[in-house]
Formats: sequence, C-alpha cells, structure tokens
Amino acid sequence: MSAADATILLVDDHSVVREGYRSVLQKQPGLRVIAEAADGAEAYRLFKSEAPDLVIMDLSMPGIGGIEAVRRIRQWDKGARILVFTMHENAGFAVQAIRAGARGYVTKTSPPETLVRAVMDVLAGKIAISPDIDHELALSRISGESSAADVLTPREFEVLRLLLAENTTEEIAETLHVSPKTVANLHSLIKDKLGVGSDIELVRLALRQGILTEV
Amino acid sequence: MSAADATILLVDDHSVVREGYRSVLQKQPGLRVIAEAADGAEAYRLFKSEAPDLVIMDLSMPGIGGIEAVRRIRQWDKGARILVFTMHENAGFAVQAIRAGARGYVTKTSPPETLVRAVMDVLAGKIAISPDIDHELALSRISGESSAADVLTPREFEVLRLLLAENTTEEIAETLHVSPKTVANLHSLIKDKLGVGSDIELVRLALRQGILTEV
DNA sequence: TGCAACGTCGTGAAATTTTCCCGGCCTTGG
DNA sequence: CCAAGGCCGGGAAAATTTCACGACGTTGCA
Repeated sequence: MSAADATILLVDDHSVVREGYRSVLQKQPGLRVIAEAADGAEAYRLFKSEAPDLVIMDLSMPGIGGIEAVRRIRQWDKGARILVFTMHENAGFAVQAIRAGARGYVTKTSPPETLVRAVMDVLAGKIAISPDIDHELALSRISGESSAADVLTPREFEVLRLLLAENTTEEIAETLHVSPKTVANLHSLIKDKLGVGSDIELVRLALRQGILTEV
Repeated sequence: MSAADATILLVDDHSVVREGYRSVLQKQPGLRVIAEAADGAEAYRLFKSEAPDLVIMDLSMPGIGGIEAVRRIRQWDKGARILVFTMHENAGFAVQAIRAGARGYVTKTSPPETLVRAVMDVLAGKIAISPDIDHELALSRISGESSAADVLTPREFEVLRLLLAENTTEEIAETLHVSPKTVANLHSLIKDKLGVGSDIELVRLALRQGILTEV
C-alpha cells in the first residue's frame, strides 16, 4: 500500500459485516481501511483522531445512530466524505441521510461492484446513490406519499414523535403543557395531513420514512 | 481442504455480508463453503442439490423469508442443520426460528468467535443460542409480555394479521364474512389479551414479536 | 404600516368507535 | 351429558375522533 492510498473508516455494528467490507475493499487497489467502529459515538471519535478520506457508515446501530453520526461528523468537518451503506431500501432514510450530509447512499443488497463504484465516486467528489434507491425515490414522488417532515409543522411533528413513542394523549398533553384536547386535535390533523386513516397506517408510514426506527 | 470438511450453504440477501461470512469461516479449518443463496427459494433449491452439512441462514430476505425457508428445508430433510444468523435481537424471532426447526440462533452483533462456536456446536448436534438472545428470552419471560401466537386464538390471530396489513374494520369483516361489530369486538379483545392500550403499541409489539416484518 | 397567512391552542357538539356485558351456537374432552 | 371455551354479534354506556369555529401571536410582504 502506498502512502497515497485513500484511507477509510468502516462503521457497522455487525463485526462479520465489517469483515465483508474489508474483504471487498481490499481487492481494490488504492484503498486502505485504517479503522473500524461499531457505533456512532466511536465513529465520531475515530474520525477526529484518524481523519480518514472516507467513512462508510451503517445506519441502524445502538446508541447514536448513523444519521446522527453523519450530522456530528459533518459538523466537525464540513468536508467529510461519508457514504451510507445500509439495509434500508426506502427513500425516507436516503433523504434523511443526504440531508444530514452524507455524500452517498448504497443498499446492502447491491452487488459489491456497486459499493466499490460508489466509494470511488464519493472519493472523486460525486454524489453516489444506488439504482434501487433512485427507483424508490422516483416511486415515492409518483405515489405522492406525503413526507411527514415536510408537511407537518414543528409542533405536529413533535406530537407525532411522542405518539409513536407509545405515550397516551394525556401524557403528551402533560409533557407539552397543553390540553389533552389539543393533542387529540393535532393527532387527528396529523393523520389527515399524512393521508392515513388509522394509527396502524400511521406507524407503518413512520417506519417507512425513518421517523420511527427502534421497536 | 480435505474431503471430510463440513460443507456449508450461506444464505443472505446482502452479498457483502456473505463475503464476511466466508472470510470468517475460511480461517476455521474443517469448514468449507460450497454454495451461496440470496433468498429463501434459492436456498431451498440449493439445499436439495448440494446437501450441505450446515446452512447459515439470514431471516429478513425478499420473497420467502428465512423462517419459511427453514420450515421448507426441514420438511424436505428432517435432519437438516440450520443455524440462523440475523440482525434481529428480539426473542420473538428466535422462538419462531427454533420452532420452525432451526438448530441455532446467533445475532450479527455477536463477535466472529461466537458465530464460529455456534457453527461447531450445531455441527456437533447441539442447539446454539447467542448470549444476547438468551438474555432477551429471560427478560421477555420476566416482563411477562404475552406472546401473541400463544395467547390468541386462531381467529384472533387472523384478525390481528389483517389489522396490521392496514385493512379497515369493514374490509376485514368483508373478507371474513362476519359483522363489522365482531371485528371491532375482536380488535378490542386482542388489545386486552396482549396488554396494550393503543393501536400504536399493538403495531410495535407485533414488530418485536416478528408478526409484522415488512413495512 | 397594515393585513393576509399561518401556526398554535382551545371549546363545543356531533359522529364514530371502543369497551363492556350479555346470550346463543358450536365443538371438544371428560 | 355437562363443562369449558372458541366464535359470533346485539345493546348501551363510555370514550375518542372529527369538524367547525374563534382567539392570539408571529411572519412576511405589498
């Protein structure tokens, strides 16, 4: 390996998966994996100490997740190049990741070549999105499913978060210091704005859009 | 590799992850990966043609999932040895997998040694469960969270499935040829039996227990 | 400046749903 | 034969959801 190799930090909470990254990337000349992290906090720490040219980041991880880790790293270094590599094949996560500052989004179902290609693209300063996600994004545009983050006001979004966290109407009213009636009204309004008829649909939409991650 | 090596079939829809398995297992003498599949149907086909000593199987895959693949393979060969290796850290999936006929359940967060150890144990005829899942199982027993599959009658479970599939009360009544009133009554009874107060909690419990997988 | 648009909060009343209690019907097992 | 329990639904009370409406403050823009 020459000193001019591009240095890479791998972030994934599954050690066997990191092993897979390594194996794929090693075959590619010009790349060198210099560190691995198993969660967002460790990733942030290692980014600061190792200053890699590229971060390959999973999203679902214990503690602070991938999106938040992307945000923090980009806050510390506006030029950081982060490629998100995840199992989530829905557009909501991709939008969130890119908005948080990721320079690429590739799904784990993609063949190794796609990952390698994306790594090269991001290193070259391009934005890399895997084809399946491009397709998802197109679909979500066509189907016209409202993006919660876009159509909801801050207050509504906050209530939605609390609802998804399994709080009762009364508990939410309590924490927000408003009348339970207001919460109920907002709950109804949220469902209306998002175009869902039941709480069950609401939860599933939230999962699709990455508002609700853990179960 | 000697002819006495134990043969292994890898099943995972993420190619980079399969690459990781290979890398880890290669280091272990006496093991040989002879085939890879990316979904349940392919796994079943390859099992029949290759007759591996062990199958390492992911759960979440497109088409027929891992649980169903386990069931089919075991139906074809009662002696099949299948080790489930998945990201899902909840007890519900583990119970389902073992009941379907898996001989082991290891999470992807486990260190490579745990996977290797489990592979050896299953090949030796033992049942292998990773420590974190043992712990989860213990917790679920303590917390007393009701297992939907156990406490619900077949009819109730069917209604639950339909509810989770985003059907309205009327639609379910239609498909089951009963009165909407009955469905509403069952809906209420289900929530009572499972000890949840809202539909949102209901969906999240279903996710935890693996009743609802796709979003 | 003024005012239109919008977010936030809340009330009241109607509409709907949820919940609880009930009885009837059927099957299963002792 | 009886007891237990799953399945089906009616009736009525209780709770929630929904809709219409108004007040208040902020923002943005003509």
